[in-house]
Amino acid sequence: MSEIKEARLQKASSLVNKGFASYAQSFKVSHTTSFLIQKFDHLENGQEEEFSVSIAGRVLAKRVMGKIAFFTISDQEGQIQLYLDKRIINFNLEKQKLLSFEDLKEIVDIGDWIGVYGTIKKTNKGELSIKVEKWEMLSKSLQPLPDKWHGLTDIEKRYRQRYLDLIVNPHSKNVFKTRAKCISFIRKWLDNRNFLEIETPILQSEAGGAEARPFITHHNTLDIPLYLRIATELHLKRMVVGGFEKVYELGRIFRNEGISTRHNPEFTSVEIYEAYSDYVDMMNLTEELIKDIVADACGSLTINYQNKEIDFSKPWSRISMKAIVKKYTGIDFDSFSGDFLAAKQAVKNINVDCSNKVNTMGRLLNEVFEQKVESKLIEPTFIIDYPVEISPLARPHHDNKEIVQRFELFIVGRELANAFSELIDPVDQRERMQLQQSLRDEGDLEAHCIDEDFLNALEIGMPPTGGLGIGIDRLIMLITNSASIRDVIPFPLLKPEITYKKS
RNA sequence: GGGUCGCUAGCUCAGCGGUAGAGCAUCCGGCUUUUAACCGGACGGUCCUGAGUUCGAAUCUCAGGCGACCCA
Repeated sequence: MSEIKEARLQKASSLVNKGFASYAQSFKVSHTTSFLIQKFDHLENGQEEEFSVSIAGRVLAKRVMGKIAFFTISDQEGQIQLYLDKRIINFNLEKQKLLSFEDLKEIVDIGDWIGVYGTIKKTNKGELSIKVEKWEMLSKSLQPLPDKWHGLTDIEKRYRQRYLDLIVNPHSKNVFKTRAKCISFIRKWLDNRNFLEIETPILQSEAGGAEARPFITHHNTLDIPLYLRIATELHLKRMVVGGFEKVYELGRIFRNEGISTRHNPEFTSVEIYEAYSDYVDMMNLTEELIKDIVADACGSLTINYQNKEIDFSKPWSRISMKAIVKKYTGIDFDSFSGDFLAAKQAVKNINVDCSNKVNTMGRLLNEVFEQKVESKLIEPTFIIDYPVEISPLARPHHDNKEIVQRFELFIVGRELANAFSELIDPVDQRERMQLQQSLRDEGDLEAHCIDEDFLNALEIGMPPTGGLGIGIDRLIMLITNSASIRDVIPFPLLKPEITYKKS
């Protein structure tokens, strides 16, 4: 491998010795490969077209056969073949200072970036090609690319050296194109409905708005600890207090928790707040938004995810947590009439493990839901009416203070969205935060803490508001049929490599 | 945190107690319509690390590292 690098450095310097650059300044590209394929794919085999183009890209394959050669190059949009004929390329060598056909064979390696000038030709075998008249080296690659046929299958290497993955695995490239399009689609969708995107702080002196442990960092001149945000909720609500009626933020959230195929410590969410609406309005918005995203990205409302058919088109079912738990486990939480021990015994009988934290009826219900129901919710399903004790920022129902106006959306057994009618009563909110703070004082590191400034904002006055959060990465997983969240995050968090191999 | 599997050439993999292998890539030679081009030759290794068993370990045992998947 160091011999390969040595050989390639030699080739680079031989270019320089001949008076050419091995790392070009720039190159004027006239067309993309996809444009040419679209425009000229109809040509007959052997047919040529006097259409001048300059194309640049990375060399992916070399097929040299004496006085003629075929290279495949790729640009961002796709690939195209180069038809390289010695007689054509060497024709003007005397008059102009140009790189020869022999240079092309000897100096260009797979992985190099080159630029070519030529015309259009469909070969006898029917491959649309650029009939090259002259060429330039744009950037000399010093390292070999992975096997062109098998690609790069080492999952760790694909994540650590994403650039290699993108070069040799076209599917991976498509995932990130789709991701970018979806994110842009969401912003446009919201902007068209007069939502304003607000950038709230990532560095916070108290991280609030969700049940999660934050990352901690330090500000040098203030000499204080700071936390990376775990949600955008509390600041977006402050904006609503300030008079912005429709706001959102699409951005990165950081939670100091484990890593799995569904969790990355930094992930992307969009939180949306709309004044004068409630959780039912947000449910409608969620359904409409996600249907539009799926239709735009997949061209259909029925998609295949990991060999499961998912139909987004039917109206999504809406069912309360109690009802769905009863449906899947037979346990009717209304039948216990407040007898927690009886409920706990019933739950134990169906093998639900409960930690000490599960010490109220609502938490018990949620535990059963998470362990026995969640994974079975394949088709899009809104679970509504959450227990108040696990929803400290949500408005209670008028007729039942134990239950809040909240929903979570589940698809293929995963939570995809979370929303509620926001709690705007400052007195109630203070009590809930005090309760959370006491849990925190007892050692629950994920419990919320009291945010006095947020409470102050509520006392100033917040209109009734519906709030929603959608996990973008999980949504992209669905849309791109990706099994792991790391397949949709360009650079997922990995353990640092202990032995850094210098090559 | 627990379990299962994996780690061998730049890439993809075989070898599973007896000289370290193949295909692709690389280098040399041949070739004017190939497309995983082809043909001939050459180069390429801390077999993840460490300890042990053995006359002999990539292979067996133990410990560790890293990763993947499943479970909590």
